[in-house]
Amino acid sequence: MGQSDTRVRIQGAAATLFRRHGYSATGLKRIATEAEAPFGSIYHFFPGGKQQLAEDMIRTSGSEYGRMVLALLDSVADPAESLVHAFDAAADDLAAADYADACPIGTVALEVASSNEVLRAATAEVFEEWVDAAAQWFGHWVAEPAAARSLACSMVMMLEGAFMLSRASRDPEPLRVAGRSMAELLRTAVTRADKG
Amino acid sequence: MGQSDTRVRIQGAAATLFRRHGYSATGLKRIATEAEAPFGSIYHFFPGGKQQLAEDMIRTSGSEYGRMVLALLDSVADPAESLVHAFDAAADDLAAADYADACPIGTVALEVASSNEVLRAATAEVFEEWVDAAAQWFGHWVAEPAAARSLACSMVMMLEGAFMLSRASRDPEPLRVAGRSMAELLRTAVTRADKG
DNA sequence: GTCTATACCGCGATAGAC
DNA sequence: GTCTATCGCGGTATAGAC
Repeated sequence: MGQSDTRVRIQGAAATLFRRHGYSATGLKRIATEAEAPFGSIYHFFPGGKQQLAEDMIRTSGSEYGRMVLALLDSVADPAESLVHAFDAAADDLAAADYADACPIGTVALEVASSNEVLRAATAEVFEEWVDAAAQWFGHWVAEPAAARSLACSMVMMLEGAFMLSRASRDPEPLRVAGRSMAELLRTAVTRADKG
Repeated sequence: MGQSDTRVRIQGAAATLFRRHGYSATGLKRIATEAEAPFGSIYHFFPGGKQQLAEDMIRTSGSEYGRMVLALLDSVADPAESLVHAFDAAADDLAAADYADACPIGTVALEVASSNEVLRAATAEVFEEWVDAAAQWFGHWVAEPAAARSLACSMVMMLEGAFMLSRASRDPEPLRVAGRSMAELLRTAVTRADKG
């Protein structure tokens, strides 16, 4: 049996709703409805209520999303081409989802940054996890650790900003531009290392 | 007299609260309290209620913020140095505001993207306004219009993403990294134009 | 026109029947 | 353990006194 079915459905519904509409706009009653679970089950499986549900989502979906992006980057040999490919894939996915499902934690991160210390810290840890993993990936082509980390940080920021503009304008173009800019930054860093 | 004092105070309180906590988490009662205005005055000056107040804020604060950033960019002669300086200034401001006051419309933009068409369109128009203005600025150094526009779009995305990471981690460093990456992108574009 | 009181609803959370 | 009924609160919005 392992994990309860109901628990998993609640987590899934919470992840979708928090991702699309954010923390404040998502009600526990709606989560229960979409999960086809009785309301009381939320507090049975998540005694900490809404905050616990959100923290669970931030860490779980956050780690999962990070692994997904890194796997996408590893799927193409040339790193600059890989960046373009990954951002183009994100653009296609976002458009296919009618601009609803972008970064799983981005909206929540901004909402809670100045009002909920527990959730703020959770988002910060996820972002750091992503930057660490991406810095390792960039490290394959950029020897200088500081340069690799800077590229990694820029990639995460560019992705989050591109999601914001693409969702707002209902246009995949910002995400495509972001991928090309990241490829450009990588090429510059590699060229510099060759010469320096 | 011109504009009513009360109306201006309501707009100011709304701008601050929407910026810090987003759309859903901001209540009209709290806006009235912080504006030191009677609750009924909100509906007197903004018959459209919360949505009208938010749309007004998005367009007003959005345009104002765009002009402010462009003025900051124009205050330093060398464009690459100017980008570094502007992002560093944003980093200092954000830290000084205890990581509360970043982009006036970023949080709201993500919240409403899939749930409120009027507000989504308003944020999209503001972002486009910013990209247009920034593209004109980059055009001073990059002749190719498509390249200037790509840089402009990347700058806005990088700024939004940097605000997200800096607020989440309560650390100005992401904003500083973003500025250096944008300077790098600009130098690459300028160099390319010189050679091509 | 300014402001207060209130209607009405949905929220997060809980108690307790089964 | 699963589920329902309800509590108290705060939300948006409005009606009407002054």
